[in-house]
Amino acid sequence: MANIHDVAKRAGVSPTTAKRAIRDPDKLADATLERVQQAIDDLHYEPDQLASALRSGHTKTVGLVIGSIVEPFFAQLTRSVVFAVRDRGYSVIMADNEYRTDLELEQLRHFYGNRVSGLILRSGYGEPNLNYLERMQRRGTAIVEVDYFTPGSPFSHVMLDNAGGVRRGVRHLVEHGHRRIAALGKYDPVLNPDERVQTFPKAMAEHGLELPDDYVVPAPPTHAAAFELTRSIMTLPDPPTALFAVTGSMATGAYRALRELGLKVPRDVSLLAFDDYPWMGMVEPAIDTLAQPVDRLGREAVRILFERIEAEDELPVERIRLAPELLVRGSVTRPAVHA
Amino acid sequence: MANIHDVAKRAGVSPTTAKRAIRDPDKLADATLERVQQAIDDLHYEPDQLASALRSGHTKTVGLVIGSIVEPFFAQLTRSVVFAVRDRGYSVIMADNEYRTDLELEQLRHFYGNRVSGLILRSGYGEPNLNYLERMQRRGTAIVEVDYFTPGSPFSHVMLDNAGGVRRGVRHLVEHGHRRIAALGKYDPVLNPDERVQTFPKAMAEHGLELPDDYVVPAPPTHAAAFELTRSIMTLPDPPTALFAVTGSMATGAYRALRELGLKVPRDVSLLAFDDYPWMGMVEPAIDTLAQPVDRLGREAVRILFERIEAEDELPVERIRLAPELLVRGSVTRPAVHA
DNA sequence: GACCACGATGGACACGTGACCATCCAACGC
DNA sequence: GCGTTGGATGGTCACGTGTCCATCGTGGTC
Repeated sequence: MANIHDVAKRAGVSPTTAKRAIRDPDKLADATLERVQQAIDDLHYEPDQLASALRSGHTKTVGLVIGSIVEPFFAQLTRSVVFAVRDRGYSVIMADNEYRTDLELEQLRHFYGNRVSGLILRSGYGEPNLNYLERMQRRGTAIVEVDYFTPGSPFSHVMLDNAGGVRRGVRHLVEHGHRRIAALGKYDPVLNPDERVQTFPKAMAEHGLELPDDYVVPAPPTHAAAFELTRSIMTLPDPPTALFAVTGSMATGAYRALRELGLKVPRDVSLLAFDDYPWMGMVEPAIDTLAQPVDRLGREAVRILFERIEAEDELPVERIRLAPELLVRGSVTRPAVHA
Repeated sequence: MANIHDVAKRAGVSPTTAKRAIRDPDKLADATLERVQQAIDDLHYEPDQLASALRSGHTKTVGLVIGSIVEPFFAQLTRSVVFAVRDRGYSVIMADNEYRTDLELEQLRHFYGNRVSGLILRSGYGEPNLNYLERMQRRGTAIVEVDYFTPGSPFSHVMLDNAGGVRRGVRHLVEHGHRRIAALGKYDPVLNPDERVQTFPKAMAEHGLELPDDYVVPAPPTHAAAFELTRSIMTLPDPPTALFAVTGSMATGAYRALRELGLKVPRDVSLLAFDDYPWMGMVEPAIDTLAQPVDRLGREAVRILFERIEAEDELPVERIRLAPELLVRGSVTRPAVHA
C-alpha cells in the first residue's frame, strides 16, 4: 500500500512536496507537479484518511442512528442524509437501534471510538444515553436529533410539527362531518410522550367534540398493535366513523384489520394516516395522509449538523419544526347515516 | 479527550499496563487492574479506533454500496447487513450509488481511503470500477457482490436464482392456463444483461409457447418505464392475459397503469411480480410474487465477507444462489375466455 | 545462598499524515 | 557585488495506539 513517502521517492521529491501536489498544487513548479502526479498515478496512491484524521483530530464521517431502516420513513430519511452528507465530502456510518436503549449505547460508544465529527439520531430512549451524548458533545461532536427529541434535550433538532399536523387532520375529518373519531396511537404520556396522541384530545375539544373513554387505549406504535386495536375499537357497540392512525405502521395494521373485518374504506369507515407509505397510494381508494417532508427533514438536519461541525465556537440550539402536507385522495368521505 | 496515557498517569502505571487492563485483564494484578479501571471510568476513556486502525493496519468497518436505499429490497438488505456486521463488532459505512457509475467510483475511493476491511456491493456498472475493485482486493480488502455481479467478476457473490425464479413463475402462469404472457423488463442483453429477462423466452419455449414480437420491448427497470410499457402492451390488438413484472418497481408501475386503464387484476389480466414489496400484500387481491430471501442474502454476504476478512490467505471464489419463494395470493387466475 | 523461572510491569518504536519551521536559490534593486 | 525578497522545497515532530523487547522482583530448587 503506497504512502506519500513512496510517491515522493518515485518522483524524486520530499514527502512534503509530494503532499502539496494534492493539497495546494499551485504552489509547485509545473515540472515538479507533473512528476508527482505521474508517481501518484503509477502507484495508485490514495491518502490514508485514518492517519489524516488521527493527526488532524477531525474525521470526515458522521454517524446516523435511526429506529428501523425498513420503515419507509427511515429509509427515505437515510437516503436524504446520505446524499446531503456525501455532497459535503463526508460519509455516513449507519446504525439501526431497533428501538432498543442498550443497542443504542453500544452504537454511541462505537461512534465515539471512531471519532465521528457529527451525529444525527432518532433517539429518545433513556437517560444514560443522554449523558453519554452530552459528553460526546462536550468533546466536540456535533449532534442533531431528528423526528423526536428527548425532553429537556440540550441538542438541536428537526422534526415534524406534530401538534399542527394532528389539528390539521382532525379538522379534515370534522369538515367531512365526522364526530366519532378514534386515534390509533400510544397513550402513555410518561414513558414515551407522544405529541401526536397528546394533541388529539385537545384538537377534538377545540371542535367541541368529546372522546369516548373506550376509544382511548394505550398501544405501542406498531403494525401488530394497531391491528388488534382496530379490531377491538371497530367492534364496539358505538364504533367511530373515522380512524386516525398517527403513524404509517399503525395505518398499515389498521387497514389490514379493517379488511379482515370486512369493512370498506371509506364506505364503512374513513381512514386518515400519518406518513405517506408507498402502499397508501396503491390501494383503491388511496389513503388520505399527513405526509412528512422527509427529504427536507434530512437536509435540514444535515445543514444544522455541518454548521456546528464547521463552527469555531458553540452555536445556539436550533429547533426546527416542519409542517406535514395533507394529501387528500379519497379515504375520507362523509360518514354513512346510521339507521 | 483522554487517552491511554492520561489513564495510566491517573492510575499510577505505565501506558502499557493500562492498555492491558482492557486487552488482557487477567495478566494484571488484581489491585492494579482495579486502579486502572477506576481511572478509565473517571476519565470516560474510550479507545481511539483510528489510532488503533492506523497502527494495526486493520479497521473495524465495512462498506456497503447499494443501488437505492428507498427500494424496499435494498432497505431490507441494508438492515440485514447492518445487523450481521454489528454482531461481529464492526460498523457499516453506507453508500447509495443511485445506479451511477461515476458516483460509485467516488465512493470506492472514499472506502479505500478509509481503509475498510471489506466491501459488500450491488455494482455492475462498468469496467473502470472493476479495475479499481481488483486493486482494492489485491491490497487486502474483502469483496462480495450481492444481487448482481459483473460478468467475469473475480469476486464472490450472493444472489437470487433468477433463472430458476423465472421458470417457476412461468410455470405458475402456464398452470393457470395462460398462453399469452408478457414479461416487463429490460431486453438489452449487452448493456445490462439481465438474467430474468433472458430466461423468460427460454422458459416460454420450454412450455411450447411463443413470444409475440410486440410483447418484447426494451425498458429500464423503473416504475415509470413499466407504467408506459404496460399501457402500450395492454392496448395492443391482442394483449397478454398475464403480465410478469421482473422487478418490484416494475410491478408498481404496471399495477398503477392497469388501474388507470380500468383493468382489474386478476379479472382482466393476471399479474405476477418479483420481490415482495409491502404494497403487494395490502391491495385486494394481494399480488402473487417471487419473494427474495433478502435477509438470507444479506447474512450470507456478510458470512462470506468475514470469512475472507479473517482468512490468512486467499480463499476461493464462492458463488451462492438462493431460490425465491413463490407467494400465491390471488392475483393470478385462469384467463377469461375471449368471445 | 546462588541460580533460574515466571509473573508483573515498563519503554521504545512505528503506522501515515498535517502543521510548522527551516533552507535553498534565483532574480532584483541599489 | 551584495543584501533582500519571495517562490520552491525539505525536515521534524506529534496524533494514540499495537507490538515487541526489556526490566524488576519474588519464590522455588538444588
